Amino acid sequence: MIDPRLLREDPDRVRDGQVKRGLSPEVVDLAVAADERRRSAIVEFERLRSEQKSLGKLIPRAQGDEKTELLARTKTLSAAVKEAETAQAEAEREFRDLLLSIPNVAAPEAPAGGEDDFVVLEEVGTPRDFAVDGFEPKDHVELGRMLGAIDIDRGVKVSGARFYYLTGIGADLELALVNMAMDQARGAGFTTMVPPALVKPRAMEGTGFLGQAADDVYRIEGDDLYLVGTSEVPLAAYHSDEILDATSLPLRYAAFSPCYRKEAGSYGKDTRGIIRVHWFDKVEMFSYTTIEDSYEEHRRLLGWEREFFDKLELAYRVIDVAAGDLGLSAERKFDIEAWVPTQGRYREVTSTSNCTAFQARRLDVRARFEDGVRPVATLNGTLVSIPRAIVAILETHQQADGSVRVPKALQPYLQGREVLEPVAP
RNA sequence: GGAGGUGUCGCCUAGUCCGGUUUAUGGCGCCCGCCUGCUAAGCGGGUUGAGGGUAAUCCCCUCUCGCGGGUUCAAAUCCCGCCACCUCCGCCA
Repeated sequence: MIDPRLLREDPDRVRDGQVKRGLSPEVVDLAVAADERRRSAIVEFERLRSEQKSLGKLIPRAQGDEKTELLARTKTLSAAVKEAETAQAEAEREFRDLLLSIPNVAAPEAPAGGEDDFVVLEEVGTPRDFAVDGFEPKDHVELGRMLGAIDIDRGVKVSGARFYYLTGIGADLELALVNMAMDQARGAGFTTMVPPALVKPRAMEGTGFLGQAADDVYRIEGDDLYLVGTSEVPLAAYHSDEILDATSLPLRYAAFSPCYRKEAGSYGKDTRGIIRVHWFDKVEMFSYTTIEDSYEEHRRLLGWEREFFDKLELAYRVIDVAAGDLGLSAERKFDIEAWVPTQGRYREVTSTSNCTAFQARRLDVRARFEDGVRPVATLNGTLVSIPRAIVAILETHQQADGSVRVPKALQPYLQGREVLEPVAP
């Protein structure tokens, strides 16, 4: 939720934010009008309520006719108060609904436009040239089959399209990546976490996943619970309804959790392989900090993501995501895209967002500062999303015989193995 | 899943039976000041959060006793529903 004061005092900034995202600024005017209606409803209710209270105080002491008269007056007043209260609640609700529908105001630095309007900030490493090596690269599906690492057929048999099993070295690879990520996070001062993957509507709503994104969310029938699409959700809600000590900031958490996504509307996209799946595991970083520090913290999160992919010896680029592709909560977002050889292009492997106070305001996460209590900033960033990391590793480090070289940093986490050998032709 | 109990301002606690005199009591902790070789003790004051009025950090008002409804002129207090925790029973990886 955006700051209601910003809406009142500088609606043009909010309008600009909408336009930059390619959205209509009309909702801003509706919200401003609703705010005015809401405030006059509050004034009216409080005036009546105040009168009711002061008259009510006279009643216990009053006697006879005076008392009868007072009771008659307060009785009419009572009805008026109830009516004004209902009107106020309705006005509050209308205002809140409008306010909730407005996405975070995009950062001035974020590129304007939609999905394709991102700006490449940097390219790191060189995509491997298989012509030099003299062989045609196999894709991760084929490599996964040869290594006995990925069993897509049985995933489909048991769970349906976009499911898979990680088997043998594939499962080992996941655990290795998770441990490597957790070690790095712990070393950087993060508190490690294993959060619940089922959450109540409040957590989902508060992180902005029940708006336009709701189509992509699994809901548990009959239990009013949702399967999270990222542990950002339980991590953001972790401190909901709390007032944190400002001196404890930044609070940093690194969570390992499964992620579930319907991938609605992605029919025909990435149907082969494990690039786009309904379930995967992920290690996610999450920070609570001040608004002022959030911009630096965002860079730090990106730095830790880069460190991780550097250690995997992968070629990647960093993009500044355009406003229209930020999602509801973020004011700015950087993605890391790793080179996928058989696709001949960069594919998203991590994403880090600065949500400023947008989620904190919805979830009531505040901190006590010297000059008062204010919402904090929340930020999230992927350290490693397992399937896509595996795709990049297998395809990039493959050798002509289908074996895969293990990046040096990962070897200690794979029982010292330097090469993964095929088990099938 | 079943039965019983509990939920008050950071923590503890009074108030709930019998609705109004409660701007929710007191203690601890914390903050400011006074006093004192220092510390401790003592003394005085302050100490939930949200929203609104206003130029305003002064001030005034409204809401907030787990959450949501209801009864009533008036609800921490009475009624209904829900949630959380505790105890016991059942089931279970």
